[in-house]
Amino acid sequence: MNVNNKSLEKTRRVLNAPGLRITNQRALILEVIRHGRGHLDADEVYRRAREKQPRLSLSTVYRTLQMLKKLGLVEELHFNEEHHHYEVKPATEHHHLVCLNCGRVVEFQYPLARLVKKNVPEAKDFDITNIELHMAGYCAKCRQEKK
Amino acid sequence: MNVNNKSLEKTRRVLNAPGLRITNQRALILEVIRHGRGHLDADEVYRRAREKQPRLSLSTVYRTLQMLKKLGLVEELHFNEEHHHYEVKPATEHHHLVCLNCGRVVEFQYPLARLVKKNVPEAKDFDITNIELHMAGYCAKCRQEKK
DNA sequence: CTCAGTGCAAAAGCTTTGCATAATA
DNA sequence: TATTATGCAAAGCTTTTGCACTGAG
Repeated sequence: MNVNNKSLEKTRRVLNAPGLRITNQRALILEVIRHGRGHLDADEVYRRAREKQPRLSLSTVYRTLQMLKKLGLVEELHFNEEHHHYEVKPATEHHHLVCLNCGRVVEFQYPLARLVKKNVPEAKDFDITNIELHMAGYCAKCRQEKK
Repeated sequence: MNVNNKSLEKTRRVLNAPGLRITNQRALILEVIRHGRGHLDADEVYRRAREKQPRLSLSTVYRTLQMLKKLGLVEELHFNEEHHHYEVKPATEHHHLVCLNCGRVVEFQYPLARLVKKNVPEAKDFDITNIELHMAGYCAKCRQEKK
């Protein structure tokens, strides 16, 4: 629970910025995203949040998502298929490996930004602020089952 | 023109698969994507193609895009912002570096798949079929101009 | 009490689909 | 000539917006 508390503190601090308000909806949506472990799209967030707060509206979800993104609390991921996915912004750079069969998402860490900046001439002069590596394929389990 | 001819040959070969037809629209759309150097979304493809063939419809563009994707001739990229972008499928793995200010897209090569597979335990058992690295930031030029 | 945030409904994209017509092999 | 592909218009999604009301500070 340590990490969670730290994270919640940060959240409260940021959401208390002048002109902003902490509402039940925002707290709930953030909690849902946190539990979703980074792999929910807007509609999925909506459905889960509504279980606890049935009057919540989809527009609030979209508006909140945008706000959290802008505040840097949440990150928008662009997976291969249709929709965007959201995760609480992680402290360390990490990446995603998605199984195209079962949908399982594996996260792993790897200091890519540093590595690319060091080895790719084209990247040397760039001030890199965002990095997103998305790899997809078939996990060991699914490959076995297919045989 | 060498690369182009090779690529066109391949295109013709693939589009001649039984049950498929080479039409003016398809040839045109593919040409537009090729010229777009990988960074056009569906609507942009539509607008450019219509300059040469004003009766072309948007649905044809979407249908063609899907088909080319399925045939493996074109690749769909997921840049940071709204829409999908398309590029003629490159022979070698390459990645994108986008300037958030001027929108310039720099391509660079780096054998990431191999590297990650070698160094990341979680990726060892995966059969990786897709890899997309998207980095964004500010290019040298834009950083200077901001000062 | 004030003003930011919410819900609802309507609008605004983007993408897909049904159907009659045109064009390719 | 037999299908496949196209254009058009309509439908389907996802996301955004306007407005009156609610609720946090």
